[in-house]
Amino acid sequence: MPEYFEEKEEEEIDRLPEIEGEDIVMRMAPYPSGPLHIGNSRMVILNDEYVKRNDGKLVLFYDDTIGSEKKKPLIEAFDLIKEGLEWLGVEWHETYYKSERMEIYYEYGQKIIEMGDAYVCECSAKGLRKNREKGIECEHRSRSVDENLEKWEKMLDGEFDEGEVTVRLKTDMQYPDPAFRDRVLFRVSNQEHPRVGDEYHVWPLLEFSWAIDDHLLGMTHILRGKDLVMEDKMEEYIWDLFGWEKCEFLHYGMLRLRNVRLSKSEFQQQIKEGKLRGWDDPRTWSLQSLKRRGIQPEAIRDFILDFGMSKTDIEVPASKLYAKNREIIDEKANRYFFVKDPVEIELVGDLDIDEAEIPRHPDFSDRGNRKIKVDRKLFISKKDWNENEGKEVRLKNLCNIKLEGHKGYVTDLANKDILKIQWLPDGEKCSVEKPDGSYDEGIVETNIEEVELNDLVQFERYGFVKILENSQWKVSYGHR
RNA sequence: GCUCCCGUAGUGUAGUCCGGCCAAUCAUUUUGGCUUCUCGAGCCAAACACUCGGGUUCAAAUCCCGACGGGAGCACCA
Repeated sequence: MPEYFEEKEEEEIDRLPEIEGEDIVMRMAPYPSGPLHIGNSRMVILNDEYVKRNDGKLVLFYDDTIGSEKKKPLIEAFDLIKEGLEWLGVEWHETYYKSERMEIYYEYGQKIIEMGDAYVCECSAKGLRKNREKGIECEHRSRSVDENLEKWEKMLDGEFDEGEVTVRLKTDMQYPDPAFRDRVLFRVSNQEHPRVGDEYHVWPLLEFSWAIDDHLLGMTHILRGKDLVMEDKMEEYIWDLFGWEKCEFLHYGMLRLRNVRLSKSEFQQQIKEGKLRGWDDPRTWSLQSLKRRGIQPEAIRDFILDFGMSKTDIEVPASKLYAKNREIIDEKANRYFFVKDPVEIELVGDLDIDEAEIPRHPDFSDRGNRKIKVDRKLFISKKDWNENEGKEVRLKNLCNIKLEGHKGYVTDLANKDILKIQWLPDGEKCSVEKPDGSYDEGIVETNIEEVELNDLVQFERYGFVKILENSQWKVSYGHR
């Protein structure tokens, strides 16, 4: 094989602002409710990229607190996430689980209560919200430290039910930003956790667990989306309370794919209901599904890095990702004829060719030719047939015909500048899995047998596909 | 409603911190042309932008003020 892997470097590297400091430590914190998808890949790739450029350390920290009714951690997700990271070429040095560090959170929770900076609150969720909106302090706020500690012990002993009680940070109920008024630090949950079962009833919320862990693990830089900017303030507030050193925050804006809605909890549900085939269903946009479609991890990295670190919210069409992928795979993918929804036509007139020879790749003659047998009866796609009634078209690499009904009158052999269509005398049945979950059916030339499982090929005038099964041919569609 | 963030071509992005070299970068997109027996790829060319209004200044995409537009947070989710 020739050297496809030339340096593609360019200069786009400069889209990321430099970061300061030595011995950089960063972390990525996926919530394990499903595999990483294209949206999550931004967080992951930016972290990886920064760490690699600065020769730092990257921590994988499963953010597997108990979540909510709607958003549950999923046991398979831990491995799916890892698999996705490895595929993307992300390198990390240590792995942690929130669920294994509960005692640490309790310890600091106790401390913060002892310091008088947090209190046990027995407001209902509704009441809490209302007070927060109006800036009203509830009666629990003024409890003594001893009383708080007593309640805290009871919480840990499981004497409260879900929703009955929380531990709240004592910031200021008049704080101008209502989002920052006495946020909840711990709450009660009796749900079963996929890793630690029902061992704990009291769970920290992310702002608290992060404030503790980011300090304990010595994070120097924290990268997060704009949706989590408030966590900066929360963490800093808590660090100040403990007198800890602060670290640097970096933010990026929200990224959306046009016409794509990504929700792992919804996908989780749809998979359960059988509406999606599984976590590699193309509609989930999971890394697994993109791999299945023949999207290259390098393409995803390029795609993400193109956006840099801007705080602007962006909405990009998926075609941008496909453009990146095409750049990489066009030269790798050999060409084959695929006839979708075959329609039979009969060739009429002089034609004395038994076999057509067509290069495997138009740009690489060293890959040789493939041969397709010629018959009087040929199949062309229904679409080409419909659209060219009465017109002259060229059967690519064979001859020109005038289409009339189910007959093709051979006009001549010269390579004319007219529409060239794919044709086949017969072929292997082939089913194409489309990104929207539907399937295209058709036939593919028998030469396809020379390719290996998981190879990427291009079906001419149709698109790039990846070979999923090669006994009964099944492929998945990547893009045009 | 309150708090915060953002606003450069169709879509993204560089430049904004440290005003002049920005009649504004690059990619993608679109349109032409060339090439190729794919509506793919390649090559060449063209098209298209500093949200608006004030101010500061010899000079503003860059600084200040205001308006408008978009987004996020205000969950006992992450």
